[in-house]
Amino acid sequence: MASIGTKRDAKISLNTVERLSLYRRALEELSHEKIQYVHSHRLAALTGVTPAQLRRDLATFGSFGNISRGYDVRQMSATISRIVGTDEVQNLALVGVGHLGRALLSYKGFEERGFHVAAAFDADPDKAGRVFAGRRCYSMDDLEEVISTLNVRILVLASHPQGLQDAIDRAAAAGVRCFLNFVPKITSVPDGCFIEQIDISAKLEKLSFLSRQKVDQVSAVRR
Amino acid sequence: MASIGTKRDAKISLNTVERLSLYRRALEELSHEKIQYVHSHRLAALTGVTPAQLRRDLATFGSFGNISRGYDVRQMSATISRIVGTDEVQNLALVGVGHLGRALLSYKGFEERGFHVAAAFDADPDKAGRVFAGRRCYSMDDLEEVISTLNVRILVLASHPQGLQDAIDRAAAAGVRCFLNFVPKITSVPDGCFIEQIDISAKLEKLSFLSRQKVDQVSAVRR
DNA sequence: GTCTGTGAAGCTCTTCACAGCG
DNA sequence: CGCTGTGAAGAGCTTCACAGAC
Repeated sequence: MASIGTKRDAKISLNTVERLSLYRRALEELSHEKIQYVHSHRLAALTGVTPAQLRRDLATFGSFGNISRGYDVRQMSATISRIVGTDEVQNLALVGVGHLGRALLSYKGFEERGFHVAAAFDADPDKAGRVFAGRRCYSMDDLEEVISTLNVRILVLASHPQGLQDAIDRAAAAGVRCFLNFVPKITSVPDGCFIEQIDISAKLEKLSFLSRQKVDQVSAVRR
Repeated sequence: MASIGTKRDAKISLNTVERLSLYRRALEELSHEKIQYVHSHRLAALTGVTPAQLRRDLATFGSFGNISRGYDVRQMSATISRIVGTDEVQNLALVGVGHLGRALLSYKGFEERGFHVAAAFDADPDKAGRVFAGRRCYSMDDLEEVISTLNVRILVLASHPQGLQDAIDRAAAAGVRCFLNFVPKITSVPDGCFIEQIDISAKLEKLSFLSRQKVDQVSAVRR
């Protein structure tokens, strides 16, 4: 019991990993309210999952709870950091310094969660060399070199669709394995790499669909 | 065969609905390339799903395909619009005209997909009355009235965490049932309402987790 | 032969329900 | 009593594999 890592033989569900982020957000809010311990019931209600699911998720990684006090808020938050690998700061780089890219450069949430936006790139020669929100914008020509020098682990994509796949391929060749893509364009990544899509229109379409359905015609409505 | 709507008794999986957006994005790219028909194999490869899954998803809504020519690209795209309800333009409103809010106001993808950002709100009195990216910014005091007047169906949340829940509750009372939330804050919506979260940090944490795992320790890696 | 649409099987995820602890 | 952690059951999702169409 009280193990820290994963159980040796268990596969980990990505659904579980996604919920860990949700739990941690709630834990941080509880921590700000100076709450030290929380039961599965309360944390589940805050995050919109069932208590059983919360306990099952945590059980994937061992025992977290103290039976009658519940879970230690700060300790569980720290454990989630270790599990997802954000207990040490990771360098990000951004491709595309348009409206969205600049908004991302101004976003303070990255640092709070252990991510540092270390560099930005843009294909527009007029932007290269300028500074946006305190970050130097590099030419795309410098992509490989800057990635290596700064040890960039994750590339955030917010450029025009043109050249997107090329940026991915070059970054992957330079050692980047993870991509966070805001650009609504079909892409592919090499084996061993991961790409997460943030597709605003897709989310809106999902909402549009949901708003037209009777509740009992839809399965798996979360939250 | 060739039915347009859903099969009367079938429940629809939200996973399927999310993939419909993916399929449509690929169909639009094929359409731009003047391709008229596509087989499940090719469309599946473009979107990173299995051909069986694609056919199963489509089968939820009836028959789409012509056996040896495959699927009619433009017709299938139009059918997906009807299914998700974006065949008619829907009005959105935005709460929060900070960096992210302004980036969203400049984003052209909404109109292409049948959404119109009809109004913006901000709690900052200095912003109320000003115009951002061609849209008038209203005071939060006008929330209910503007929502009713413009028949806003979906509210996009990009404000500060303070006042977020209040904005949701007031909008819901004024008839908004769908929310797209960019703000990293625990929220809740009344019964019958839906909220979709866009949590950039959660996506990064997922990538961070994935990059540290051996492939065989993770289940359900999509794409 | 190749294609779609689909019953059936296999797999994963969620929920139930309770043993064991405090 | 109420709590966590977990085996077992249930529900849902994906894949297989093939009938029927071309």
